[in-house]
Amino acid sequence: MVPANNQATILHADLDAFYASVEQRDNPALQNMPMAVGTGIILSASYQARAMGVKTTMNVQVAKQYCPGLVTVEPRMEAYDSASQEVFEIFDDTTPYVEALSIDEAFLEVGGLRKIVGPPIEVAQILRNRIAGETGLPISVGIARTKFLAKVASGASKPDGLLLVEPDSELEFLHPLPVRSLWGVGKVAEGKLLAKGIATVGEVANAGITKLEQILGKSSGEHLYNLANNIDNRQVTKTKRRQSIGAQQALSPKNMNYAEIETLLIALVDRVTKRLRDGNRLAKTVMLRFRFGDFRSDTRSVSVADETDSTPELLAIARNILRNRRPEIETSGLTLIGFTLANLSTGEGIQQALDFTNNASPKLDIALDAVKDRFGTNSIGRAGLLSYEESVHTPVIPDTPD
DNA sequence: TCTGGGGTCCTAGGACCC
DNA sequence: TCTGGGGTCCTAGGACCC
Repeated sequence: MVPANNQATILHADLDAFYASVEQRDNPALQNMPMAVGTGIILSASYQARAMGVKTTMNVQVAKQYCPGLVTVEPRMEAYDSASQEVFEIFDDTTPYVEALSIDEAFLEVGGLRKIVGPPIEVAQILRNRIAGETGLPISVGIARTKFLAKVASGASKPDGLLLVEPDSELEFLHPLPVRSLWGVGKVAEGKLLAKGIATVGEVANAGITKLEQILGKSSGEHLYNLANNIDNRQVTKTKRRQSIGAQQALSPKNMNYAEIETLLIALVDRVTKRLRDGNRLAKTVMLRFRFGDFRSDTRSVSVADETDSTPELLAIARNILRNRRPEIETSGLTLIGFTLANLSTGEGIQQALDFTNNASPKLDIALDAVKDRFGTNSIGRAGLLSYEESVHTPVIPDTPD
């Protein structure tokens, strides 16, 4: 199965407890103590908090029952973005072959560095030292012949670890793992597999492709069959450009009226379209996500003929979508609203000269801050609330043409 | 555990075109 | 005119990942 001269040259580098580590780095008072990022639920918990049983997505109240001294802080997305950039600069400085998986993890192909720097294990150790020294953040690295094994290895080495899976011990490492460690197996697929008596990766490997396709469908079945049988020929490829960008906001006061929700939508649109233009991109599709009072959730999307980065144009579409859901919102209430731009294309050279954001944002921010007091910071976070008259019917925010 | 804020990929039906 | 096959785009929903 393993070609004799094929070597472990893929690194999977994954920052440990990323958001929590950035907070601990930036605030000495938080160091070496159980703390977590998140006000409603836990987004990221320090290892001190994890030791007490605190887990990601756990409700904060529940987390404090496990860990009475737990300190929680509000997320600072900008800080995490900039910390991520620092780390990726070091990745890029290590090898030209960097493939980002998320804000805090990437694959690095380092096979070509053997003669210049050393074998992969040495490259990984240098990388870990540099990241610790230059950014102050702990990172774990897995090394293997395939992407999947490298990723599992970094997970197994956490926290602040380094683990090499030798090519001749791959199956020993892989087959005892629970099915959940397979990429693409979440709660639903896990349930289906367990129902058929398949609990480990080794059992998946032995199940045969036909049976797996029956249980999970053609695409997932084949994918899992290959991973479980250690067939993973995917190369490290340079990161693709982002396919969509968006923002969403959970709504605590469920009695928020329609005008307040529309104001919140405007703030989301403003934020996302600014990111769109900063990235020199154009969008073709506007998507809104709704979660109603009964936790039913769905999406609605609309595409335009000509892609655009214009806030007024994208805002008008978003407001029309929202308007169509008004009756449901008013009967069921809304607990979450999301705004996403998809089908992105490159906007270089066609970027529109728009001063909407520059003109509107300061005013919008001031107004939003003012009404935060009315509902409390925690109710809806930074965006706050603004009355319909204050925001929508003033010249700074263009109205929807009817 | 009654619930965050980002994303990706896959499937499937319908519209529309040739 | 009620009838094929193929391709692409759009929309909606679902599962999954960190």
